[in-house]
Amino acid sequence: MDLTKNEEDYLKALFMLSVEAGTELVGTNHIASGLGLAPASANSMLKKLTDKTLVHYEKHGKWVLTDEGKRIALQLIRKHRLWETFLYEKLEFTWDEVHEVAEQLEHIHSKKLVEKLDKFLGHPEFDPHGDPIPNEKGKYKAVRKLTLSEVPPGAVCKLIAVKDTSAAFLQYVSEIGLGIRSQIKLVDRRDFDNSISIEVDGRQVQVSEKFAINVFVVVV
Amino acid sequence: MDLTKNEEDYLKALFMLSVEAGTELVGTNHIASGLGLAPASANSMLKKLTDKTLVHYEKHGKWVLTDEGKRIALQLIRKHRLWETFLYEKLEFTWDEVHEVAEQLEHIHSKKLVEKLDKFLGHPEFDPHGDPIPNEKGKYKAVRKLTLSEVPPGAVCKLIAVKDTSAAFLQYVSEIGLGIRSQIKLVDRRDFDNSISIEVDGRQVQVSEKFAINVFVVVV
DNA sequence: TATAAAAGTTAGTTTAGACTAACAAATTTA
DNA sequence: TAAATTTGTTAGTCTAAACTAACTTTTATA
Repeated sequence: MDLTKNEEDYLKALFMLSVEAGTELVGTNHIASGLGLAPASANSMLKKLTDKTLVHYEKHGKWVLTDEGKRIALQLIRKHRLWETFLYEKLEFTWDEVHEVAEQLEHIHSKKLVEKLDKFLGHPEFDPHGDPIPNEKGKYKAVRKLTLSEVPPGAVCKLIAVKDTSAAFLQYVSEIGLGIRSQIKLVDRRDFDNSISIEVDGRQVQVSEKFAINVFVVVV
Repeated sequence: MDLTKNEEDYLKALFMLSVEAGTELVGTNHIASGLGLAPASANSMLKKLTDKTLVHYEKHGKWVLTDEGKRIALQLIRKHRLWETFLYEKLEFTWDEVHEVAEQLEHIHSKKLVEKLDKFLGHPEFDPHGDPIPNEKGKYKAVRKLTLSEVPPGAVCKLIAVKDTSAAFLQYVSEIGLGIRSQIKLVDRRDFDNSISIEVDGRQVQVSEKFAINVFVVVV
């Protein structure tokens, strides 16, 4: 009953594209270009997945995941994000290196491996890009990822990722005393240049708007 | 230039079978049955690998790995054994569960992943089965794996694996205070029943021959 | 609403890597 | 050494999953 790597890729793409598009229904060409394949290839694979009741056909070339298809897609996303977290936190990979390897690792079939890895990492809720990690049931925190520049004064938030992953920026971030999961309190914003004052570990720091735009947080 | 999973499996099988057989030359049928495939399948794949100069044909259906083929096979074995070590030591897998998952993980392509994993594990020299882990260059400790029952009195050795992996046996092993990499000094052997006295952490313990046969060690 | 453009489908081909069946060459044994 | 047995090869078929080219259907626009 195990799916091939290719079948899994289609289910995951269908899930991601429908989230992105904000609709359950995704067209053949859309899926094909999402995977970098010809529409004809997507069409025949989707028909095959329809036979396996993982996908449902919905007139005029639109496709939807069935509950089972969605469940599998979420498990793939779970595995992908857990592996990214592992690579980042345990093996010293950088933010931009994790995706490519996780793309391979997500196709390893072993229920035990996933659960043990999750436990080993301390049941993380977000990956190094700040995206939520679904649990065994496929449930995840639907947080709206904000940039630090969008946080209102007075709010307390937590750093979950950065947009700019250049060595220079990461260096600056850590000099300020910030790291993944750091608590940040937004003290004040100056209207003049949108620069902000933040409180980190009791210390107060000034950062530019450009800096704030490159830091992803969730309000806690 | 990356090989497929199938191509990699053939190279690894060829390496393992030739070590096992004690000769570089391995026959078509031998490889086929090692992989559980029909001889015709092996024949055509080996021809393909010959074109890629990873395998060399040697009259009457005998095949040998080229230097490059051997290098790749050793890297696969390195990856396999590092992953086994990871699963065993970090994710609480048991001795008998690691192989199947490592069989998948060994095909992940990422040089960085292997080297970081090796570092994370502290550059282990043996996997949980007591088999040596080749280094980046493919070199490994060619130790003769002994059972505790073969160690001469006076010798000091190190536990590297157990043969019997039943819960009952593992329980007994840990009750005695033994674990992977434990130091064991062989104090004495009684001719009567081949039971032995060993010294573990300064304490002296008596174990039966049956016990000693199920413990793999290397003399240090 | 007719037509152009976009989107989707069908048919036929290709490649990787299995398979079976038939055949050829080596090796063993009587 | 001839026959029997084992071992290896060739030829042709099958499936997964891609491709291109041609065709059809739907949607958008003049």
